[in-house]
Amino acid sequence: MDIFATLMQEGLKLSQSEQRLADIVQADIDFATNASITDLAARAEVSPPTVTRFCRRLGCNSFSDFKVNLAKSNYVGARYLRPEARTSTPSEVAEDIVTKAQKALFMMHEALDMAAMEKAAALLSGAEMTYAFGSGGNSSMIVGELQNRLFRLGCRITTSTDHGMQMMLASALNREDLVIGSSFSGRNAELVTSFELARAQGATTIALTQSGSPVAQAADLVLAVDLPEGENIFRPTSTRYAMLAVVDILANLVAYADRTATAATLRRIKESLIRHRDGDDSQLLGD
Amino acid sequence: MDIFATLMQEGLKLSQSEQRLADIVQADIDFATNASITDLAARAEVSPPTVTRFCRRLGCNSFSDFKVNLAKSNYVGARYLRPEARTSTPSEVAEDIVTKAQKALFMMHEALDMAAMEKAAALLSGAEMTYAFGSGGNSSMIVGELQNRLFRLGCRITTSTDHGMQMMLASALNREDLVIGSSFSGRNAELVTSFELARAQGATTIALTQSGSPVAQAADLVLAVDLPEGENIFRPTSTRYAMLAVVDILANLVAYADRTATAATLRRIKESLIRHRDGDDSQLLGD
DNA sequence: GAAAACAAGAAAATGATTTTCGGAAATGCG
DNA sequence: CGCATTTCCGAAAATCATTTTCTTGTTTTC
Repeated sequence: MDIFATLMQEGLKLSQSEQRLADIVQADIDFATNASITDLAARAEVSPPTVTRFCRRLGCNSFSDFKVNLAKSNYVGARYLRPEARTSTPSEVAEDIVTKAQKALFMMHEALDMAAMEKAAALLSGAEMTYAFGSGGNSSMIVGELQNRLFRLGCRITTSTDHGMQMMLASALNREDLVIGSSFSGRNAELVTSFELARAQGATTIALTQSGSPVAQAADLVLAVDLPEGENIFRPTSTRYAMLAVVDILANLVAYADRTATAATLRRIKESLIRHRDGDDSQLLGD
Repeated sequence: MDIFATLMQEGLKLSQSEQRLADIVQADIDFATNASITDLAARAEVSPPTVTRFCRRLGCNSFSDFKVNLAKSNYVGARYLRPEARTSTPSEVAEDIVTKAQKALFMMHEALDMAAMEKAAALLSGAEMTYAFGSGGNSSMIVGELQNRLFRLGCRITTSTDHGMQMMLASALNREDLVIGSSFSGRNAELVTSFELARAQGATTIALTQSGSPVAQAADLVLAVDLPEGENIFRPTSTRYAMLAVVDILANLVAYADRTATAATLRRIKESLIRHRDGDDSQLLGD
């Protein structure tokens, strides 16, 4: 349970005093995690019992339970979640980019369907061969990253960013193959065609896209990333961070799906790292 | 302060009872973060005062301070170091990835040298031709993104991920050309060679890398991304987010550097977006 | 072998947290 | 509008966790 996320939820029924507490906690999480119940009560000008009741309302058993959950809670991006400032000076530009990236990550994480992710990881680790399809600069980056993460885990995987090639590949699949397609907008018509061809061959299809979109509807399994578009015409920019994180999570889940293979992989990575640290840099592990 | 990391440190001087406590905490962090001092003391078969002393030794003021720090501590990632430990749950994996990405963005932003960024943006918008060099999965992703962002802004830019090709390209540069090279580790020896060749031709070189590293030292201008390596053997994973954000910021600064060109570009992008929204999806803008 | 330093528990003291309870305010209902 | 019900919230008391102090036993050091 992420207390900070709970606090930011709309429609949380709180009384006046509790709302005051919520505001104070959100404004200064460091204070809230370290303060005693009396300190916190004093700052909100309420009584300690009210603080206890507030914690209970948020689903915690006690005040200390609340503090632990708050400390665990993912608030690194807290100050980035609020306003979308107008950007003019260079440092405002930097802040804006970072803000939007943090927001994208946060919102993706909130809405992520872990059951679907686990299913996808199982499919990936069980597939004979995986084909990652995506076009345009952003989705091709994502499929590239899919390959970059998954080949290390022993997955047989190739990518294609070319619609024509995607269709040819899809037509040649068999039942044990897997197609994972990325589309930021969900309206990549050729990807839909490729999915249809793949399914006709009995292969399984996973879509990394907006839920409800044509691409999503054409796939067997959907990993939905629905981020509000906002007014920013550069929208895909920040969505990339969320997509990238989905890829990373997926890769980690695949790693865990097969323990024995993973242990070996981890050892190999560790060895590579040591070798790399020792100064032989001609082949960098993660450059 | 990361309590879990502190606990795993070698050479931490602990008495017998304290070591027993340390073992119990490491073995079951969830228990330790939620238990009361008496529960923890009982499980370790020591007295509560011993627990308090243990917390003090680890640098905490009190037991509750210890619990908060333990909860904050990033122990999901620490488990990768001990593959024999019980595996994390899928949602812990997701949380860890997102947290690390946000942390990487945060730290990059804190340390970002805006003067260097502005200088780089000026160089990029003034260059006749830009060559983006990087190798290995991660840096090639970054140079790909550089191209993806910058070509839209009217920059003439190409990328190369091939060391041999990079050297040939570098040898053929002239004074108005620009090389921007990415290396996560900063120890890509071939990139250093390419930089030297480029500078011999009178071209300007920008390094997107760790400060103080060989690659950084070989460049005219350094965009430093120094993230602590920490305990994570998968380190490059989260650094990618920071690098990506640097690319985005750079691209935005380039866009601002030449307002008139930017205005035109923005209008064109907007038009594409509208066309795209109207349903003609064959050429997606940002997919 | 004696003094010093350290380790660790018992008991007491402290103080933080929760429960109980009652009054005040808000809301629902005839 | 008036009465009943619910909700809100603080004061005080009760409880409980935590820390401090003190003591004893053990180890280390000279």
